Amino acid sequence: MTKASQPTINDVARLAGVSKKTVSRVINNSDLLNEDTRKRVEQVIAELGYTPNPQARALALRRNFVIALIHDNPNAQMVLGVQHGLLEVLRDTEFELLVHPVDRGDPEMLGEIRRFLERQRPYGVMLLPPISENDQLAGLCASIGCRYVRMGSAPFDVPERMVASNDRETVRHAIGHLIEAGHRHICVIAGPRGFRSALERQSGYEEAMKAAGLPFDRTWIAPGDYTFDSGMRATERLLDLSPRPTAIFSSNDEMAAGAIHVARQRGLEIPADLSIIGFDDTTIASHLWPPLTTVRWPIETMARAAALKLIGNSVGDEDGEHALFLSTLIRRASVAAPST
Amino acid sequence: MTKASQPTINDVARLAGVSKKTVSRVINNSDLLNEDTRKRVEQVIAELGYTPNPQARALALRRNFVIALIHDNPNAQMVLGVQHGLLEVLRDTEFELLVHPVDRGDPEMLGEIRRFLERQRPYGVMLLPPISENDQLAGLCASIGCRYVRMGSAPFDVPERMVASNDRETVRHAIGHLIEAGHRHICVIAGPRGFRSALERQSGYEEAMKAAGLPFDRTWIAPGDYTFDSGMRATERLLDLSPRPTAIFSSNDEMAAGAIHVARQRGLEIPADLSIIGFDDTTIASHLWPPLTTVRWPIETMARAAALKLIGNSVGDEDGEHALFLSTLIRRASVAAPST
DNA sequence: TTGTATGCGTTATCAG
DNA sequence: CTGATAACGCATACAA
Repeated sequence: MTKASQPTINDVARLAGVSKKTVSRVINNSDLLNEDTRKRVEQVIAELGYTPNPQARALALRRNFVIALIHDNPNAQMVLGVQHGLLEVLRDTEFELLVHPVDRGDPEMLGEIRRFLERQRPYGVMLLPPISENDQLAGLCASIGCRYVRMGSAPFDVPERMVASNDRETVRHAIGHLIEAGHRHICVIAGPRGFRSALERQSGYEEAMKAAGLPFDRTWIAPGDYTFDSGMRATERLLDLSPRPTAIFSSNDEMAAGAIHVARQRGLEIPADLSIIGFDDTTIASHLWPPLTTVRWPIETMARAAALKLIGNSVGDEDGEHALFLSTLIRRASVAAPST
Repeated sequence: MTKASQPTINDVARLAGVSKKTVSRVINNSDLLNEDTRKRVEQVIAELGYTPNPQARALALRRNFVIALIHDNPNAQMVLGVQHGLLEVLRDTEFELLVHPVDRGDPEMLGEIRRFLERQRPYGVMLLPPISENDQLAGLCASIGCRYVRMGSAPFDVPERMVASNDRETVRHAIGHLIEAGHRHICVIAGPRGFRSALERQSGYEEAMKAAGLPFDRTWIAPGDYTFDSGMRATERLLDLSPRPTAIFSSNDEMAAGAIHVARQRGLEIPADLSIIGFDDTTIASHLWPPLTTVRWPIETMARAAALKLIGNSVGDEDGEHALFLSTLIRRASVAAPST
């Protein structure tokens, strides 16, 4: 009579000659436990290859051992980077990763997410930008009693619920790089209105220009929406300026690719006639011609940090300090000194 | 005394004046049910906004209402496309999506997956290429009693467990396109050994060349591993051939990007001096300069079909026919007639 | 430090 | 057709 199914806590208890509760204590690392019995139980657990049934635990604890990833981010590489970072931490735990993309345009979105959270009762949820900037969503999680961590381009929640990069400062550096190369007429392709990342990156540009005493006006800031096409349109506008800018900072790589496209259509050489810097360091950046100088931010590292906060293994965050994750400028071939 | 938590099956039973089991029958669409009682129970369910607790169902049924996505695919866009396709179908159901990336290089992989499946007991699993080609993995799922669907470049399982594209035929068309444009010296950058997709695509090339009566030899087929760098290396080799090929078919876009890179480094104009066709139609294809002619295959459509097979809503598959998903050649600017 | 009784929300068994 | 009762596997209160 071989047992076809998985061993349960009862099997362990019986073989170890203890009660279920004692086994339960061992599993949950209760500190009021005789070392001997703990060893004995652990021995049996190892022999049996016993693993607690997550569904049963979820039922008893009214809490599912999953982390939910809620996002509306169109950048596949970012989303997958986050998934990998999260799973790297979750891999050695009892947690699994549930993905739940949402549609920001849907008026029912919050209600839909509420139902999702009430049904699944995830242990924690990870909020990706741009939806992570939605305070109503954060409030919803809080009201349901679901812990969450938000990811963003700047801190907009308390440290234990936030992993943030420092886009503004990073862009200041990037613009500084252009200025050092001799550029004075530097334009920017901005991100969509209402996106914190767009705001931060544009602010970084403005601060850098002001700090260097360089003049600029509204026409130097072309609106974009993070898409390739919008990057092309913005670049058309910028290259129609006279005098023509010698450098463009694009708020993401996708739009930078559009900028390169337009420049090439106009017969401009990059970087000889126009320097370009992007943001994100998606794969396209290195595959473009010329390879794009861009800003790389530590997606997976941030996701790992977020996972640790979610499952509560993080230490040292209690002091209320925001740990900003620093980005780096990846220098490739799309920047040179202005030719004139 | 308001109930803070969700209504349960007991609440429904009490208010409807029936037993739990009857409510359960309603939920599970049992056919042995009086229409009146069914209506009454459904009424109460609607009033209460009751939803069955998935954790409790999972425990009782020994089966979790989730679909697991197991993959080792490095292409973020593909993986996310599949996730979206899957979720489009799952959205209106009780199912959730669990993601479980694996590492093909890990000798413990199968054991790890087995533990995952035994713990989570997913309702079904979706296997992405290239790991989907692993028959041991499929066997493992089967032995555990977990239904699965494999995704691939050609059928290698029974229809109800397979969604397949038709890479070979698609590549034949692509090569035909080059031949029609006047190319005779067409080389190919192959995918990694042991990958079914690589084999299918290479076979498509060979078949097309033979069908057109065009000679080719081993040196025209350069090995690659689907990475940008390998695409560069392969192209170096191919462009060292004399006479030089006038066209290159790359087994994926990433390597095609590498090919464009190398061509450009050598001062070759595309498509004037060299025509290039890729495969996958990832975003990079349209963002490259020149925009890449490539093959687009219906990832999301295939994922939707897979989801339907997994949750058993599919009809008409019982006849044992493989429904192949057709890819289309996206004609952009990287192909022209040979200049000489 | 350990064990007993009970509950978590659902489904299955087997009577009525 | 319907309902009482027992699983499902684990955790918590309360004793011992």
